[in-house]
Amino acid sequence: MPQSSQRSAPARKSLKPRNLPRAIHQKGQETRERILGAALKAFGEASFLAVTTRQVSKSASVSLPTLQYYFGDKEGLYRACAEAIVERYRRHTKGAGAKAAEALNEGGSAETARVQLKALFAALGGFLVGSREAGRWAQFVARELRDPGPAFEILYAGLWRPGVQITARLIARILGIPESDPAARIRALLLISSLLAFQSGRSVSLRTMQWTNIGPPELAMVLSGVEAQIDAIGDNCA
Amino acid sequence: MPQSSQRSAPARKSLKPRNLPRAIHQKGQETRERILGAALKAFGEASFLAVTTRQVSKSASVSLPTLQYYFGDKEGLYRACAEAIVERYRRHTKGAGAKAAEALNEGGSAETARVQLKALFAALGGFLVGSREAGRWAQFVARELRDPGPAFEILYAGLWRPGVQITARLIARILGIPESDPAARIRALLLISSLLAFQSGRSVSLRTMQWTNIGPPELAMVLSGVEAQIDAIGDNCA
DNA sequence: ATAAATACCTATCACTTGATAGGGTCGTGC
DNA sequence: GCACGACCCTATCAAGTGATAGGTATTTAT
Repeated sequence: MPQSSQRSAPARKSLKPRNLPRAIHQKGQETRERILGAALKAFGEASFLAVTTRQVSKSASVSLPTLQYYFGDKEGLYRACAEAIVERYRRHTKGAGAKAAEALNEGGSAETARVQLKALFAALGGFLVGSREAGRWAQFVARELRDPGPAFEILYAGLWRPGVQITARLIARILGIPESDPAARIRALLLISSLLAFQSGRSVSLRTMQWTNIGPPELAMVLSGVEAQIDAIGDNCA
Repeated sequence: MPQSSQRSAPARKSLKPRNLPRAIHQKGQETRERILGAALKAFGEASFLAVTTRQVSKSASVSLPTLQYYFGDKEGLYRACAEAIVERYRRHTKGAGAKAAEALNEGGSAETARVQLKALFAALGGFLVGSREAGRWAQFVARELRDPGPAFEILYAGLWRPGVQITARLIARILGIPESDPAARIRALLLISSLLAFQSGRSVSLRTMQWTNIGPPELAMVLSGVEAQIDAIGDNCA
């Protein structure tokens, strides 16, 4: 195993782009997506190193070399998963994100921003507990952002940065400080990580709360706490 | 590689306790501690799977079988690291934790609890950024609690549970609700995870804030945000 | 029809991993 | 001084890993 990921890359993987097959025929597309689905499931449940290509290939009911055929190598498959997650995440948060951005650009009040922020986090939370798949994607993202690997850039640029960005802008509006103020980004990070703790630190959270699952009712309790935190921003005593 | 960790254990490792050498002579103790130190460093920087026993042995300037001699196997070494972390963490937080517990048992007011809570988090934060080692330990713990492995139970029982416990009790006192109320635990989790995000999600945080390190000045900014959250608990408009 | 590209397989390679076998050295108690 | 156990080494093993070689079938274009 050339390890090549995790820890310092030895020689940057050589220059072998190797144009991958485009999955022209319908059967090829189906196979490709079956592999991607199996990989998303596997990489959602365990780390890059812990998942073996044989597992994925078996789970997708294809032979091992088929993975290399469609994705080049294990890292390529992993990156493809990250891109798929980014794409699906975008589809799900486009609505709330656009509304928030719109309100910001129209110069809404602090209270408007607060409402948008709550809506944004409710949408995010709903997405996270909405399906078993989404929960796995969150694990994938959290794992990769904690210990940067082959997909870090994709996930950071594709969903972490824009998520922090819009959150920080809303917070800055609430606080009445310029968007460039680091304090806004700090508050944004604190807020985001507290919500995400329940999904990305799932096992500890379940155990601490003595829950068996994080579903809508549990999410409601968490969101209640998060909203209290949002209300606290700007120290409003309305 | 029998993988034996990560994912469902195949047959529970057989019943081979194999009493380890007690490191009787001084030279043996020194070697054992040199290995433990190298392992703490390695496992702090990368995951259980990513770290190889050869790396550790080389870093400790001993041969590979010496690891097995002192710790049985890789998992044993890993667990020994977890126990060492728990022990050192206890030593460092004994003070603030005891004071908080004392205040609680003496039936202090909500404001007293709030002060204690702030002191507790300041102590925790100070410990985390106090040394490079502590930062690595935090990574170790965060990684293990996210993806439970061979040391989960040790870390959960040794530092996560007591940490949440005391935090939740203080919050319950502030809110004037019984300690058994789940809301207190939820708020505790939200609070803890937001502080920890800056250490366990170090790479994203650094990048988001455009910091190059998390030292005392950065910690001060973070703690300022956390204290604002603590002030918000109980919605006081003093 | 048939050449060519696509799709996918079996068998195997090259390498790394954690762990053991088995022996050598050195200090310590008797 | 000498036996015994603590200590730690070199050499090797068995298993599992990602990846490739090289072929066969299937589909499409002409």
